[in-house]
Amino acid sequence: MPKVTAEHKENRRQAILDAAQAVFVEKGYQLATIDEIAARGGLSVGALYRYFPTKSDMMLTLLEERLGRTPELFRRLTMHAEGAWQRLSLCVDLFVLALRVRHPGTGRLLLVAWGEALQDRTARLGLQRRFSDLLGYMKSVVEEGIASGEFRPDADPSALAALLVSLADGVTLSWSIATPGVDVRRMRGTVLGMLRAYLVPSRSGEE
Amino acid sequence: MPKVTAEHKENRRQAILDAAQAVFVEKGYQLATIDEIAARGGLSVGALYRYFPTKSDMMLTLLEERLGRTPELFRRLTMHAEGAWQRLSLCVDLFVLALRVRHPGTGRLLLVAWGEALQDRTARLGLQRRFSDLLGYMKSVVEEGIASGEFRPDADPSALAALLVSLADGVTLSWSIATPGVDVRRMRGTVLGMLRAYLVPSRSGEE
DNA sequence: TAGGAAAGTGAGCGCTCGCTCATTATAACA
DNA sequence: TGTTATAATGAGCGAGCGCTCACTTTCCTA
Repeated sequence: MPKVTAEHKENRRQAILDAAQAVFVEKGYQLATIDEIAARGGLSVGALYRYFPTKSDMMLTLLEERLGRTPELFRRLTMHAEGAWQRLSLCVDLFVLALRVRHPGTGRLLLVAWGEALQDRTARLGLQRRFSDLLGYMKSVVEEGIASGEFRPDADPSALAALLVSLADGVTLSWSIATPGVDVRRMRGTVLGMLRAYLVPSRSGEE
Repeated sequence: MPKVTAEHKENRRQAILDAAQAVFVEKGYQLATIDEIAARGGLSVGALYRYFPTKSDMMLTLLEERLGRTPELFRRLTMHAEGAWQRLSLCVDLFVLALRVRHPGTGRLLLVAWGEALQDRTARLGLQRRFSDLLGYMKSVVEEGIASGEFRPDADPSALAALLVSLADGVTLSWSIATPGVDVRRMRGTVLGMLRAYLVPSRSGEE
């Protein structure tokens, strides 16, 4: 198909990314073959290379377009919350929702990206950036709560943010491997309880 | 060297495992080559295969002998703590210590193992078992605290244990990638503060 | 409808890597 | 010191994979 619309090209590109994500998630980056990605994307190997210069480039694109936008997404979706506590608990709920709805694709993709980050500098930088962005956002939420008097004044926004982001990654990880005995709903309740007890000491306990 | 002592053989075996761990951690499992492991272990490729039947077997052995014993280790090292709260905070401290001392070897090995678990059923089972064991132990600590009246009676041992184990894994993960802006010491303080505020409501705040 | 430019094809090149095996070196023992 | 069983060697086999390129197909334009 010569001189084809930009829309067609973008569709193809997304189809390739879908295929690549599926194969990466299923086999891991190294064991995923170009042949299989091409086959699942519905085109030949040669055609695939008109869209992405290397296999590595597909992974990095996925990392940027499908994992790197999480921080921005959280910012946008919690924009209209009233007060720091509502924003914080909305973050927890959004995470739980994302885990259950987008499972297992995105979570496993994150795991694959992490593994590749050990070797690939660009992937490492991308993940570090994602982490820093999430950290910065959570930190700002906690700081907002302290400034408004909602949260205890001696809370450490930076440390608490790091805890929450690490926790999210850890839960995503164990969820990816489908560890039995993990009830995300109950974990949600306990996390909110702990945060409330710690940050809002006056009325601890209920959500 | 024919008819050699059992001690010699065990030393060789450990040398191979050391080399394998180093290369796995540096390159990831798939990109680690037998040639390099053999070279670092100080023997030839052929000799290496007298100790391990396959490359995969080296990884699984590392998972079992160097990662799978964490739960047992925690159990032993916290055996003499007095009371649930002391045991719980000792767990946190042991984790922080392990992170700083054994970094980056073990943490990264865990990450590599996780990546392989996506494809390798045996690795997946090994990691799930490790996770379950840790979960069971943390759960028992919380239950002990509830039974003795130290902890709030309505705490959810299972959910809290899952949170703590996931958190530990998440921190290990971000630490492996050397994410900047993460201060483990301050995270320790905040975690202990949160746990205390939630579990021991009477005197919240100080450690 | 003829011509051309862009999209698409897939066999195969060049290379890497896990693993083998014919051969050699070495330590214990008679 | 000669014998033997075992440890160790490393060139090379076979299979697989990322990527290329000479070629074909398809749609747009004049």
